[in-house]
This record gives sequence, C-alpha cells and structure tokens, in this order.
Amino acid sequence: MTPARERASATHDGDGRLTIREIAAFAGVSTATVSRVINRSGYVSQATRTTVERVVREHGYSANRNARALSAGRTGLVGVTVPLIHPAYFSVIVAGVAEALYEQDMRIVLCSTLHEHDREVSLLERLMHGTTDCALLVLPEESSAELRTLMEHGFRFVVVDPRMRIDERVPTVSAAHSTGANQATAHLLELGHRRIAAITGPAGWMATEERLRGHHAALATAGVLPDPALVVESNFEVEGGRIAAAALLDLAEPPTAIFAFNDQLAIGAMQAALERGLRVPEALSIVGFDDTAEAEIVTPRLTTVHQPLAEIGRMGVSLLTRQLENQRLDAVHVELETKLVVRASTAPPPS
Amino acid sequence: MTPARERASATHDGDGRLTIREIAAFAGVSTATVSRVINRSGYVSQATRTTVERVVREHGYSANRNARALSAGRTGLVGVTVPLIHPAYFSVIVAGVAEALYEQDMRIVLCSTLHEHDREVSLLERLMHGTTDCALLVLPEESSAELRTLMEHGFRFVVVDPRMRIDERVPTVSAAHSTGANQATAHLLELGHRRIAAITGPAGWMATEERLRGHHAALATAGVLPDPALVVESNFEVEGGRIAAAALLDLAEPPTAIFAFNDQLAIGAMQAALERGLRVPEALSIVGFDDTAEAEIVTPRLTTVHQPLAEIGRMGVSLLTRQLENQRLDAVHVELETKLVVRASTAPPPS
DNA sequence: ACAGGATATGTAAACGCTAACCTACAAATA
DNA sequence: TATTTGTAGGTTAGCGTTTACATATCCTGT
Repeated sequence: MTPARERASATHDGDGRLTIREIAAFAGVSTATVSRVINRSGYVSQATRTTVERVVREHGYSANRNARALSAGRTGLVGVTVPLIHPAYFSVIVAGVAEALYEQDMRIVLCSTLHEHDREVSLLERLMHGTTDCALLVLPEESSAELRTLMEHGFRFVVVDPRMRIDERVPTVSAAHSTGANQATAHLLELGHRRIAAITGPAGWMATEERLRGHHAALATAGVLPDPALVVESNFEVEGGRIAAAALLDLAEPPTAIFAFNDQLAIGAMQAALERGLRVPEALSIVGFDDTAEAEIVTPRLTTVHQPLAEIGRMGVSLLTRQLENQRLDAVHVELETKLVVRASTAPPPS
Repeated sequence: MTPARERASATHDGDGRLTIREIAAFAGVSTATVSRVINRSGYVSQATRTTVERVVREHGYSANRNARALSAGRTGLVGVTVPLIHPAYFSVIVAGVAEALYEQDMRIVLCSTLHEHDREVSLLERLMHGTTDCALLVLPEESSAELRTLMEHGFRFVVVDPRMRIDERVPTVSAAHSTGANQATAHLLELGHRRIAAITGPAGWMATEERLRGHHAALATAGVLPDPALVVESNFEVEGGRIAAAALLDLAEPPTAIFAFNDQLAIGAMQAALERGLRVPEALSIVGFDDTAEAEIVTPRLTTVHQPLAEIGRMGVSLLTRQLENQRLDAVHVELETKLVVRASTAPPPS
C-alpha cells in the first residue's frame, strides 16, 4: 500500500521512513518551509506550497509524531480513562469519542481503571506526562480535590459523566439525569401506577442523586407520597437488580412498577419477576435507564430512558478541543437531553 | 503557541515536569546513569542505583515518552484496530488487550475502522509511522497481500481473529471455530434433532467456513445427510438472523433446531420464532456462538459456544511482545479452545 | 526616493532522552 | 609483572520536528 519508495539518492534509511529533511531536499526548500506547509503556519507562497504538497503526497510522507511531540509539545494523543471497557455503557461512549477524535486526526489512548482509584491516579499522571495532550475521564474515580490539583498543574481534561459533584471549573458532560428520571416516573404515573419503586445506583453518585430527584419530583407533581420502603439502593449490575427487585416484590405491599436506574438493574428486576412467575408488564411494569443494546433484546423489550451515549462521547471531545484552542475556556457544563423510549415492559397496573 | 516553557532556574516550574538532567543533578550522577537505572541496562553499582531510585521516587519522575520514543525508537504504544468498538464481541477483546498491555506498562492506541478498508489501511500506515511500536489487528479488513507488504516493511503486528485466510507468516490468534461448531451441532444431535439448520456469517470468512466445517463434520459423524436448504448465509447481525430464521421456519419442512453462527444471529432467530408463536426450546432449539453477555439475558437464556474473548485479546498481546523480543519469531498460530455452554434455549425436538 | 510593513524563506537552536564511545580502576589471568 | 577482563560511570552526538530569529524581497504611501 505504501507508494514505491526506492531511494535513488545517497540517503539510506534503516527503517524506511522519510524525514522532513529528505522531503525538503526533494522539494528544493528548507525543512522550515516543509514544516510550515504541513502545519499551515506562517507564510508560504502558493507556488512553494503546491510543490511541497506534491512531494509530500508522492512520497506518502507524514511527520514523525514523536519528534513533533517532543519539539512542539503536543502529541495528537488524547488519554481516555474508563472504569471498564466492555460494558455497553462505556464502550458506546468510547466509540463516540474515538469517532470524534478520528475526525480531528487525533488518536485515543485508552486505559481502563477497573474502578481502582490508585490505578487511575497513576495512570493519569503518566498519561499527562508527555504521552498525551489532554484527557477525557469517564466516570472518574478521583475526588474533586485531586482533579483540582491536576488542573492547577496545567493538565487539560474534561470529565464525562461525573460520578460525584466536582469542582465548578472542570468542564463536564452528562445526560440530563433528573429530567430523564422524571420522564420515566411520569410515564408510569400516566399508566396509572401509584406504588412505584426505585432501584437506585450507589448513594452519593450524581447519577443516583439526580435521578432520584427527578423521580421524586414526578411523584410530587402527581401528588403521590413517596414511600421510603420503595427505594432500594443497588450497584448498577444485573445481579444487584435481581436482588433488589426480589426484596421489593416480597414486600407486604409490593410495587406495581419498578423504575430501575439503569438497564442492567432493570434486567435483573425482570429476572426476579420471572422467578416469581410475575408477568412483565401485565403484573409488573419495569422501566430502565440508558437504553443500551440490551434493552432491545430482552423479552419483553425494555421501556427505558435513552441516553445519547455516543453523542456524550463526541461532546466530550468537542469540549476538549475547544479547551485546547481557547487557552481559558470558562468551565462548561453540558447536559444532554434524554428521551423516554416506550417499549413493551410497561403497561397499566393490574386492576 | 509554545507551551509555557520558561525554565529560568533549576527548580520548580510552570509546566511541572522534571527532566532527566535535573534528576541526574539531584542524584549527583550523569544523565546516562539515570537512564541506565530506569532502563535497567548497562552497569550500575548497587549504591548508585539505590540513590537514583530514591531521587526518582521522591520527585515522581518518569521519562518523557516522546523523547524516549524519538531517541530509542520505541514508544510503548501499541496500535489496536477493530471494526467497531461497541459490539460486545470486540469490546471484550479490547478489554483483554488493554489489561494485558497495562501489565506490560504499554498503552493502547485504539482505532475503529468502521469496516472501511481504506480507513484501516491509512490508519495503519500512520500508526506504524512512529506513533506505535506495533499493532494488533482485530478482524482486519486487509488482504493477505497487503499484510505481507506491511511485514516486509518491518512492521510488527499480530492478527486477532483473521477474517480471511492470510499469509502463513503472520502470527494469528483465533478461537477453535471448527471444534466449537462441532460441539454445538453434536449437542443438538444428541438431543435427538435431525433437521438442523445453520445461519452462517458472510461466505468466505474464516469464521464462517470453519464453523461450517465443524457443523458438517458433526452431521457426518451422526450419519445425517446435510440439506443445502438448511444452510442460510447471513451477516452476523440480529436483523439478519431474524430474516434468515424466518425463511427457514417458512420452509415446507422446517428445521427443529437452528445453529446460529453467533449470538446476534441466534437472538434474531429467537425473535423470528417468537413472531411465529413458536416456543423456544419446546418447538425450536437454538444454539449461538460467542457467549457474549447478551446470551445470559435473553429469554430463554441462550445455549451457545463460549469463546474466551478476553483471553484471545491477552494472547494477542503475548504474541506481540514475544515478537518484539525475539526479533525473528516463527509465525505462531494460536487457536484457543471453545466450550459449549448449555443454557435454556435447547431441548429435544417436539415428538 | 525611501521608510516600513507584509510576505517568503532559510538557519540553527532547542525538545528530553538513549546509546555509542570513552575513561578509569580493580580483580583475574598469563 | 604485564595484560586482559569486568564494572562503573561520564561525555556527547544524534533522534525528527518546530519555531525564534535573521535575511531578503516586494509593495505602498509619503
């Protein structure tokens, strides 16, 4: 695929890569001019530019990223940390990020933290130490104080889906948790449900608190008194959802609907219902959150709140590049719209 | 334009990063010695090593990767290309790769090719041009000839799950497609099925051909004549599976079991059965392949052939590092074992 | 006719590190 | 004793770019 690259001239190359000097020689200009052409900086006459561009194209030259990084202090690499890679939630965000970065001709250096705080911190240290220009932290483990320290060191980064409430000055992207939750609960209320349980994520997480807020707001609007027994904390995993739902269904006065704070939990809840011979949605309505691919393939198909995950990733990149351009970007906090997707797991309560 | 680079005095800084020279000064040795210590190369006395290591630790120093890359010609970065990031199949492999690379203190530069051949080629060109030391290609788009060209240019890479049969000299990792398929079909035969359909992937793909081979071998062993009408080609996607299964079920003499060549197809087949009011597994048995997370959450839970995807990723890294160490590694072709996981989507045929 | 800005290009000094090459010495060997 | 060998550690030349600075030319307005 590489264009024919036989070297007629004296310059031999061990590895087969042309340098800017060779390109300059071929084009009959200095290396500075070549650099100016490929970086579109400074003054270059149209004629020279054309010549150089032709030579570059003919030889399939592209600058050595490391040399550029060393010299100019930018690498074209963006560090991305995620707790885990394979859950659909994260992989879709990463896909969005990768897509957006590709368009900017940047590359993504991916690291999974496995939810380990120390690992994330050391990772970030290293990433920022020359490997990458900036970073995108998905659901970061760091405390607000740690992030502030990083900022003060001049590290540029954006947080996607902050776990906790963090320093105002850190740009963030997240979904409209509260509104989304409100939509979900409102949907159940509209169907006529009054005993609506919630299976939440870990306490203290923004996603949990905000969704809870939306949930309660919807109940309040409908004049339904919230029952503390109907709110169970869990861990955003299938098994957690199963256990939480089991507990809820064994209540003396069980709920007729469950709002699970993500799809995994919702799927767990469906399993719990199945185990008890309760049909969904006839005997129990279930709503999830996220709208990952799983929501489409379970039976019945899951009603859930759609988060534009890929778009969230792309938006993160957008904030990042804006931050790199305008040295001082006022901290931006973007909240992306969610949308209720009604499928087959919700129905009016049994009469 | 330039990063803050006002290094007035030898001490603290704007940009925060210490150089090897400063560390050398602190430790009272030359930069070469520091380099020898951190790279564990050449002779260094125990005393000196200890001192340097202490200084390094105290200042949290780590070498600028770009400078190292430029000077030593290695980057510690590995390019990884996948067709898409978010399908569970790929993201699990990537997770395995990331994990293994992390242990080697290398980083992963992730690129999705979106199944576009040109994109993959140009990507690879660039990656190999200094950004990364080597690459791991998952289900690559390239032809055998293109890969050979890359090899001849001295690029080091490993192919994970080759799409087509490729040059012998390229190291590859894949699952034991044929054996796995054999297990799946044998399982159905044991249950008593005789009309067993197969929904395959695209013709020409190794995964398709090999699985087909295993499938036919199992049929032959059981003395069942293969019926060409029962083999339908598809595309490894849910919708493709639905359509293919629909066609099969509308046959005059429909199958009593379907072996879908991946879980997505199997899920599509389950949907087709559901649409026709056929109960799985009572009226129709379905077996998948891959054992991605989806297999666990559909109803009924899917019997499928487990591929050790994360392990496949890790093995890819292992081959890669071995290749980097021994300059000339004989082409290795690793085939990882698959395992039939029997769940709830298979049963004896209706009598 | 000329100062001075706009344009165009070259020269060479970093960037931070590695590794080839050197020096120096002590222990082992002839 | 003379010579080799193994250790220890310093010096310094790149690695391939970018970019500050220097230089040269061409306009334009006075």
